[in-house]
Amino acid sequence: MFKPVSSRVNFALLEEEVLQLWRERDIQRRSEEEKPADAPTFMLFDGPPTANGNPGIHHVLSRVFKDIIPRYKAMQGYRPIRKGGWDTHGLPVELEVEKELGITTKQQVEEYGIEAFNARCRESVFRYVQEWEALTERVGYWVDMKHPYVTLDRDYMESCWWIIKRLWERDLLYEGFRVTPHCPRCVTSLSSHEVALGYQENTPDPSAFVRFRLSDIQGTGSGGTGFALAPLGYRRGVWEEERPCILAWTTTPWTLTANVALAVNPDEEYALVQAPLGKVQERLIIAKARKDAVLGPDWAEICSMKGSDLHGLFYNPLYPTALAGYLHHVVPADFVSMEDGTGVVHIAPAYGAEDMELGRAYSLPTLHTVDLQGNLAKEGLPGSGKFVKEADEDIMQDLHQRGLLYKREVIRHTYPFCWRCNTPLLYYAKSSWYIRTTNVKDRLISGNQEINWYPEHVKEGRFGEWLRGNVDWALSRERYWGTPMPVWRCERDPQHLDCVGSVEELQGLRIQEDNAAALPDLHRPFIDAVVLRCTQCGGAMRRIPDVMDAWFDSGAMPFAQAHVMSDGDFKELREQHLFPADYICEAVDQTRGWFYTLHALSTLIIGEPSYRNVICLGLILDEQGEKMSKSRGNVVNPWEVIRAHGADPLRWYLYTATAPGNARRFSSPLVGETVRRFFLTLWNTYSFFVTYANLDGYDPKAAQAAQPTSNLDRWALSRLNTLVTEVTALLDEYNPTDAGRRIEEFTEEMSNWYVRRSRRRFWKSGNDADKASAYATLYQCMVTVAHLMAPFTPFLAEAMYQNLVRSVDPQALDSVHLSPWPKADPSLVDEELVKATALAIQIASLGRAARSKAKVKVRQPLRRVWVKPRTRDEEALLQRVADQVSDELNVSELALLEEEEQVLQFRVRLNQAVAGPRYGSRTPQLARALAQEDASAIARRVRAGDTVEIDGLHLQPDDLLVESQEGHGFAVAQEGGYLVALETTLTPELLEEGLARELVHRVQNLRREAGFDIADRITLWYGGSARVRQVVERFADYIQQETLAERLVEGVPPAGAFTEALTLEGEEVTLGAKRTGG
RNA sequence: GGGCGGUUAGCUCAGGUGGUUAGAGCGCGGUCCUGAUAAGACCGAGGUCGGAGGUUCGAGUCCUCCACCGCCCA
Repeated sequence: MFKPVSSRVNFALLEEEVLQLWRERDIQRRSEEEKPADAPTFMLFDGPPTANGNPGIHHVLSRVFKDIIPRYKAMQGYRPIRKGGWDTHGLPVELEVEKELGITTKQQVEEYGIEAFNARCRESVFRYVQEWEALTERVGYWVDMKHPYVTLDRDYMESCWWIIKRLWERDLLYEGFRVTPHCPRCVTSLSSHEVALGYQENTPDPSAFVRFRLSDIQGTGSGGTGFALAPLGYRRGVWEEERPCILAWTTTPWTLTANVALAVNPDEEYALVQAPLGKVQERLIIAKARKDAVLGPDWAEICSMKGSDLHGLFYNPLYPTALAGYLHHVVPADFVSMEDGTGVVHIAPAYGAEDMELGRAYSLPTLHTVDLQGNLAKEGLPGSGKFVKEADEDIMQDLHQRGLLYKREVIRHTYPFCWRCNTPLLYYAKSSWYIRTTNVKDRLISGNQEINWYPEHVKEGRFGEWLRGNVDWALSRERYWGTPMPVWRCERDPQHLDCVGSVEELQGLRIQEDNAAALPDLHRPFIDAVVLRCTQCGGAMRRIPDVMDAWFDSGAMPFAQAHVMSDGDFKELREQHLFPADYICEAVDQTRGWFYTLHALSTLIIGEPSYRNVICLGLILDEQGEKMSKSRGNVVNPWEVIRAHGADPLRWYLYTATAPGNARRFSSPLVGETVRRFFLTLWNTYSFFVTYANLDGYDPKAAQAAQPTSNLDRWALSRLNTLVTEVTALLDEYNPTDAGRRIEEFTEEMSNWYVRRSRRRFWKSGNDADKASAYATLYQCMVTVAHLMAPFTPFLAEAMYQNLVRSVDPQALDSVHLSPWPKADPSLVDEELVKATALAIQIASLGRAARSKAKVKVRQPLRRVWVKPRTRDEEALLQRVADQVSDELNVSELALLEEEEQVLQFRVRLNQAVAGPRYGSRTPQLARALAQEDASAIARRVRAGDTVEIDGLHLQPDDLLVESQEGHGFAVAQEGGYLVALETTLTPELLEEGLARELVHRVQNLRREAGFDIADRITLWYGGSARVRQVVERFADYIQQETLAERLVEGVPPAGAFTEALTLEGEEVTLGAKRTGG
């Protein structure tokens, strides 16, 4: 006996029971461990979230997509390894704590105390860990959360150090300058997020056009070509004409003090022009596209050249620099725009991100003239000692006096200000530590070729583009809560640096007077107190104060989660198949985050990718298509969805609603729709099976050998085995979406064709081979679908498995999740039958439409249905399933229609609009002649596209309008080349049969209203006209069988019987029913 | 400003390599069916396939440009 299954179900409650079962039987652990010793592993790398906030629906999205693949692989015999992790460091954590403390600056953090501050950070990152764990369990994500990797763990951080040391040894770590938005009042860099908070539109700034005179001596040094030298007038090593000036533009005059180069766009046209300067003429170089806007109307072009021709020209700096031997020159840069300015951009690498990048590309020096407080620090400059925005004026005055300022204006543009103190931000180059990822750029790109991306476009698109544009990874952060940079600098000589790769190494280098023994915590400020002995000069070394980018932590996860501290450790990891990952899955915003750091670090360290397959998810949007965010208040709480509909429906919706990579609009009612459309359909099929199987005492173990007897069963098994093949192939391709949709289609067909058509086979009394076959078929379908769904809907699949399999076979495996994945049996696949059944479904649908049109209800039997399929092949197919169609349509016979004229009447009219102009005055005569012709014959010719000869004229098909209508006594429906016609003539015999069916229907309603169980036997009383009585007697066997009436009694029902009086086709009828034996 | 993705019915989504009249589910109106089904069947209303050009005998599909939305980066 199966446990009875009500058609009413609460999935959320069902799931709680399954969770309990899993806990009791320890299924999750066993799904990993109960594998043969030689089982291949399936390694998931789980990208770590931060638990300092409540998990949202988007976290559920990635968690269920992470879950499904390892579950599937586990059923295929792999040993899944899935270790959870927590990301615990980083600026967002610090900002959260700053907010709690009501502070905003680094200075305040240090006043508060780094130790206390970091303690608060540490506390905050686990604040919601219980919520995360609870939700993870509740949505059925099987991951090891009992032994997670945590980026703040000492061992984890030590592995990060080990990685840094490896990079250090191979000269892949270096100190350089990085331009960051800097607030001179707070004396700190701002993150891009903070910068975004403080943009102000319409900010006035000076707009200065400055002359840079070309140097006296030119050459082809600096890698430049100087193609333009001769046209400019420099020939045979001397200027034969007046030296031209390059006209450059800036909105930050103070940065001119740090100028080291001028940039032109190599692909744009530039011109040497002659323009008036007082009473004389001067020669200027400017982009052609900017001449009119800058110079006004009064100029003459001397010659023109490409920007690339200017590359390498030397010019005189505006102010003397300490850069010995350096020659200021022109460099090409694609970013130079023709939208504003002169098409020549002055370059100060210290004070512009693009400048810095260009400087790196062309080995330009970084010149600092401004201190961190924003004051012009270098002596001897105009405005020295003043704040740069005030120094601007002094500099422009100075340039004006020296004849170097061409003109000045005021520009209004959008400029960033500090969101805390409203000070204008300066772009400022600071010392920063870099990882030389550009050294392995080619390998990053080729390694990417070895990774399977879903969706595929990410590989060459977003991710590929990012790799091709690779720049060195700026690793250090001037912050507090993070893995400290393990680099120490000598106090005697700042060139003396040392990098530490482990705690052991660290302890060995500590100087004696630094007597703090153990280091339980590697975080700041404790690590800052550690002083090392310089191996080069014996001096004291102090750690550089920076911490690492938290992305480094997460990217180090393949190594750090196993505390890899040596090549041997890593080799072991690989031998245990814990590296690389078979699968990772995150949302698309991680392409330049975790996807990259994971890829970059493993490529740097071992020269190979660390993951093989990636599903890159799209973002979840709200109902309005807007991004979900706390500030918008449109975040959907996953618990509410789960409570309302269940975790499996939520999972199923997320898998099947749209392809994983697409952005998706989400709302709870959509999950409810999934429940109704799919879950209840499946559940009721299951419930139907269990109900009748229990009534009949069906025992799947005893009935194993049953062979499918009917086409219906063979069809179902064919579809089932095809389904197994398809779902397997799709999951192998990391495509749960289409796999799920196939299961939906199958379920729909099972419910609305197989079960509907088979109802009577289960319902009929007695047990015969056909019934056994039906049970065996439906049972197999249910059990197999439960297995196929296990990775998708682990709870529902488990509930079905426990009841369908475990309850009748105590020897069966404890859980569907410990079971092997189904294998398809190709010998059961019958493509022809599947096509035939699809045809039957189509024809039945048309037949129902015809009945509906004729207003003849399905209960009323009809004599015959005529069917015209599209091809001869389909006629043959239709023969195989004719009985199903006729039964479904409640007709005695299905016949093939040869000619449509049999069931349709054609009328042919002259198309006056076309024929009129064509035949002129002969038209009326033509119309009369047409009426005399055989309409069917003409219609046939017209529909075949042939001409028709009437009255001596050859009419074109478009001269004629063909109309058809149903022939008398037929109801016709047509679609897609199919035609179905029902004979609607009702004979007395058919009417009587219809009446009998109607009576059965009424009795069934009576039974239901009386609350009888579906298996209850009854005595049935009836009364009415002579015709009613006659029908009952004639169809007594049929009525008794259908209504489970053991006796039919004419007359008034006794007291206690359930009765109903009704009028059927104008005849009074009374019915009464009573349970027998009760 | 650059890169990537998206835009198909009121809503959520399908629409290999161009090919007859662009589909499904939900929702809406109507009719019917029902002793598995909180379901189902049938009919109907609802589409400038984001816009404009182009290639082609033929474009939702290919190309170009534009608009809007989202993400990432400046």
